[in-house]
Amino acid sequence: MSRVTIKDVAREAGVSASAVSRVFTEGGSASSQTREKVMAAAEHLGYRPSLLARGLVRNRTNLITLVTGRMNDPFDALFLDQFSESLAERGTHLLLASAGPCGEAGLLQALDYQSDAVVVSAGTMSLEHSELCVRAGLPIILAGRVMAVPGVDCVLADNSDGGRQAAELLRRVGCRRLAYLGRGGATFSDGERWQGYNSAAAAAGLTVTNQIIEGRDDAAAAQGAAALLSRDPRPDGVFCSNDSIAIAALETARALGLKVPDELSIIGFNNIPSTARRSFRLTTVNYPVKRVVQGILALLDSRLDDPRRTDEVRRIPTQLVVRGTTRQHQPED
Amino acid sequence: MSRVTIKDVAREAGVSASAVSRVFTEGGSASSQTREKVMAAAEHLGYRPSLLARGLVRNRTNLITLVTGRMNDPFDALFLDQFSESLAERGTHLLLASAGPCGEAGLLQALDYQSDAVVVSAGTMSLEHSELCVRAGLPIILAGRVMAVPGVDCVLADNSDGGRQAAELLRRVGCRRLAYLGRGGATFSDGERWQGYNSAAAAAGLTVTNQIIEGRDDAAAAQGAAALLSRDPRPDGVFCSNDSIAIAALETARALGLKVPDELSIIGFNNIPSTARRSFRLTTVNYPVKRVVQGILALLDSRLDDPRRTDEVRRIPTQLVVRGTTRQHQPED
DNA sequence: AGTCAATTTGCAAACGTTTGCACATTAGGC
DNA sequence: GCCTAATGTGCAAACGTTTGCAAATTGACT
Repeated sequence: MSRVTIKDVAREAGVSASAVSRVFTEGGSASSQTREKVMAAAEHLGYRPSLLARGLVRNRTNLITLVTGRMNDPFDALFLDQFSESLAERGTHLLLASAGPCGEAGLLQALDYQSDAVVVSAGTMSLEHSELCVRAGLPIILAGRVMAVPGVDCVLADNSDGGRQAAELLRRVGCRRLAYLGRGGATFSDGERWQGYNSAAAAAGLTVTNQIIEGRDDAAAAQGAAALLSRDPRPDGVFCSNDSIAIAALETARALGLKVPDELSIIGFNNIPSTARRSFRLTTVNYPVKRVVQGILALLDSRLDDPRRTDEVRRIPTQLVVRGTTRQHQPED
Repeated sequence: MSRVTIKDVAREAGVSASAVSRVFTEGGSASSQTREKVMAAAEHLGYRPSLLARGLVRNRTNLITLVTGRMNDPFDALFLDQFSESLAERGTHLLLASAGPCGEAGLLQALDYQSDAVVVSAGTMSLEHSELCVRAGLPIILAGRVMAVPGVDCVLADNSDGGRQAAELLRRVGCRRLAYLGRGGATFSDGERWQGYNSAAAAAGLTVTNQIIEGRDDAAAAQGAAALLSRDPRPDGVFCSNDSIAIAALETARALGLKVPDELSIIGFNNIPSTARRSFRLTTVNYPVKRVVQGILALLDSRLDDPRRTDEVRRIPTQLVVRGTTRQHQPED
């Protein structure tokens, strides 16, 4: 009933607790004899070292806290999947802190359980307690956002260049009346994508109509799309700040009887699975989830190595994924 | 740099460590004077009790392990969302163990970190180490599946009745050549839904064509749908064992030029968000995620209360969500 | 003021590990 | 067989809490 402890194993194997401990730790020295006896006893008793106790004395829990919001967007699931998989490969365990209404409870939770690090991917969360964390030596890594807070590293997709790539593609396929559909500055990523798109369009001598969506649900997106598409003159190419919005735009366009991509080209962002569906075949900008996650873990390791190294921001390049919602390439004249 | 401990606070406040501890625990008795001094000192120093240490001595970590697979299906995200939200309300924290390729590492992880309980929602996972867990007094709850293992509780949707509801609806709207499209017995849920559907159809005197999908990805589903829809005679009503499959079927039907719902009615299962999309408007069977999660937590509490109570299986009823992929109600003759 | 009960306090022993230190054992080289 | 070095081992002190127990303080009633 009660937990089988290291002492039980020690007794059963006829050695000291330290010996058992050393058998169960990476570099521990133990004669093959002891090792064998201990292993047998442990097996027999069903012993597993308590990671709580170990964490307490080693001051390393092998735990990483991910604070993330509700998974409104399929993209969040994508990220979580990749993150948990990469952690598993690394042998680290994942404490999930939904940012939820409880605000920044996530950082504190990480602190309370003595996580080795905390990764914040919730876009909206303020970093109120970050100093508390850095003072406690808890590395913080921001995913998908940069914030100039001392002691925190950031890794994110190169949103702005992604926007540029989108504008560039639209121009290349002959669109002349560009538009942006998204939440504008309401979200960090949206903001960067927006800005990159706009400035690339400007550099190419194209103007862009900006339609800002209020609200984060599908209905709001559809409404924004409807407003955008009923403008006069109607845009012939629209870049949406994420795939969910782009799909809503595509559906709206179809409902209005517009031919996509002939009369309207649409580009999304993130490359979530459903963009590949035959109903959509959405052209989009790929968010390099895997590389972002790997970047996070790399930064994390280097931070654990040298806690007082200088903060770093790492941007991962994006790639166009051309599917059916943009016109075929038009030869430049 | 190093963690601020209970002793630091005690020193600063001029009391003993026990006093501080008692201030920070629920029913602890402390004079308002002490309480105040301690609080001030704690605030000033930025003290937070170490949940590791606390867990060690209390033998209660306030941690629950969820072992789940990769989130292939949007439904998984739905479940995780609800689960983490309910846990947060309850003040419990969530350790996420992806079942992944590492097999049943999840249960062991739960054991290692001394979780208060483990919830298994990964459909495929075997429960090899369950005895180890029940011996250690770790409650196991199965979500979405029932398995007759001593010491484990189960809560799941009433899949079989859901299948029955689907068959019933199809019959009511006048379908006569029913079909089932799904993974058959490959998955616990699929199996139950299939069986419920089939036996209801049989009871109504309708035959059903069963098309089993090999593989879990979209392409496999589409392929299965294509095979099903090219049969002669072609079914006029199909029940798919989940929404992802149903959407694939819908897309396939459209690609074949079939009118949905006039020539073919389609019903899914789970009621994932994208079924509500205007591109699909899929009729489906609602999976009562929230009630399932609440059931899990209830069972959990009762198990913590009385560890040796008899095992329980709880089934939550499903509801039809009628949208656009089933014909309008035909008056019965 | 004195008695008794109720509340608050501190001490010290747990909880299950790891790890520095010193001692004991072993092995190798002559 | 002796000396040295390498290796394996056990003791005990940590890690940061909680909690039973007994002592000390408080407060209410005679």
